[in-house]
Amino acid sequence: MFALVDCNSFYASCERVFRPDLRDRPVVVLSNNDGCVVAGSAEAKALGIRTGVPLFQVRDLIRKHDVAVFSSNYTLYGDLSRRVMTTLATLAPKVEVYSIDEAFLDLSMVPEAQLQVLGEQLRERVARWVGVPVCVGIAPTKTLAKLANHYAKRLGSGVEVWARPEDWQAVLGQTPLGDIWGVGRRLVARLEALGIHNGAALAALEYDWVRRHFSVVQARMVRELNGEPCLTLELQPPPRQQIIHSRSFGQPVVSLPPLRQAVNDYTARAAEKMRMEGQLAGSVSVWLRTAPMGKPQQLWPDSLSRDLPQASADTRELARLAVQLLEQLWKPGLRYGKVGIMLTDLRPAEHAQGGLFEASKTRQGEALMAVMDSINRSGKGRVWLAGRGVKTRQECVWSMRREYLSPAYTTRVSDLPRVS
DNA sequence: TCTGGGGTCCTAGGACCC
DNA sequence: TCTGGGGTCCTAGGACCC
Repeated sequence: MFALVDCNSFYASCERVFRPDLRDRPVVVLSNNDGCVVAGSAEAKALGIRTGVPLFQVRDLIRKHDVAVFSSNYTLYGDLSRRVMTTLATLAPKVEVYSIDEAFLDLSMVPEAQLQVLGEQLRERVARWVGVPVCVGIAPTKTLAKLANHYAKRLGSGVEVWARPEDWQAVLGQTPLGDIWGVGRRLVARLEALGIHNGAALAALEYDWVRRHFSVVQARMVRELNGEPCLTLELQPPPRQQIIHSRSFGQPVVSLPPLRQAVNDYTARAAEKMRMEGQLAGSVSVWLRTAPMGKPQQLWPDSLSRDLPQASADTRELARLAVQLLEQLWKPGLRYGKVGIMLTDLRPAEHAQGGLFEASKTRQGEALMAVMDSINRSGKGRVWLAGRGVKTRQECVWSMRREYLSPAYTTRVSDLPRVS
């Protein structure tokens, strides 16, 4: 048996943890750059504010109903997510962290009669220890556990246990295709065209037929809907294959120097993340997008990539290459809205192939990066490459809009909430 | 006028190998 | 006149997830 634990309106719930005055007020959280709504509390959804809608389209609703608005505060959400996951592990030690707000748990050792009680314990403990509401779906496959969770949320029961086929069979008949994990927009259209309109019809399909007409992924899903597990708990996430860092700018950027700084900054962030995971990159890509969206002023190319002579995790080498690519992409007079960098062809550092003449240089670079990382993690200050410029993020012309940012309640001493 | 930022997996087809 | 069988690697495109 698997449990899928999913936090309710996670980002909005995080904003409420240290703001009990918001308990009954609608809350929405915006994307980076305050562009669109990425999360809304139940009250906000009831007002018709959908996830993904641009902010300017719901301004009136927000004003009229006194909706509390927040910029994304990933520092806060990431920290609360970690707390949720460690809390879950106190009741079910095998946890697969599936996303920032979801985890699969292995409940194979739990007797059927105790599943319901355990589900309720999970909810209560996370609510008490972290302050975030969660729902729990329990079933013999991950796909069914996902769906059970969906119903736990929708019915308001909080916990749904599907231990036997009769528990889910009736429900599948009422389930729209798009509610099933792994069925997106395109698949809904293709299935509908074939006369398949709900979860029960999907589950009734023959494995081989699905395998032939769709792919092995959908064929497995059909088996999972019948209670036959094809997916297992992944306790150790496989090493990442690529690291992307990209941001929209708060305002369009025309000149090259600020773009160089942004590319330096993004590359440094991505490289730091890569080093934390013990990997090297073999290749770097950069792309540029003009602003505003949907009005392409730039034709081709808008992205470039190049292999490194030797795989590296040295910010200096990666940033130098990324800036070269940027300079090839940039055209005078265009207004740019976004730049992104991607590190690909990642491989474990211990498998690194040494260059014939580069050994000592590489070792020096590694030592330098290690020192930089340890200073930056010490909490006492930061060091960076001069190419990034000396302004703080907020002062840069390329920085993103974050008009409604909440404090870093749990990760910055000066932002600790006061209790009176 | 104003619209995010990450990721993964699968398949088909082409090129090439023995 | 007759013309095999078994592979790998790469890329583009399509699909999905949060």
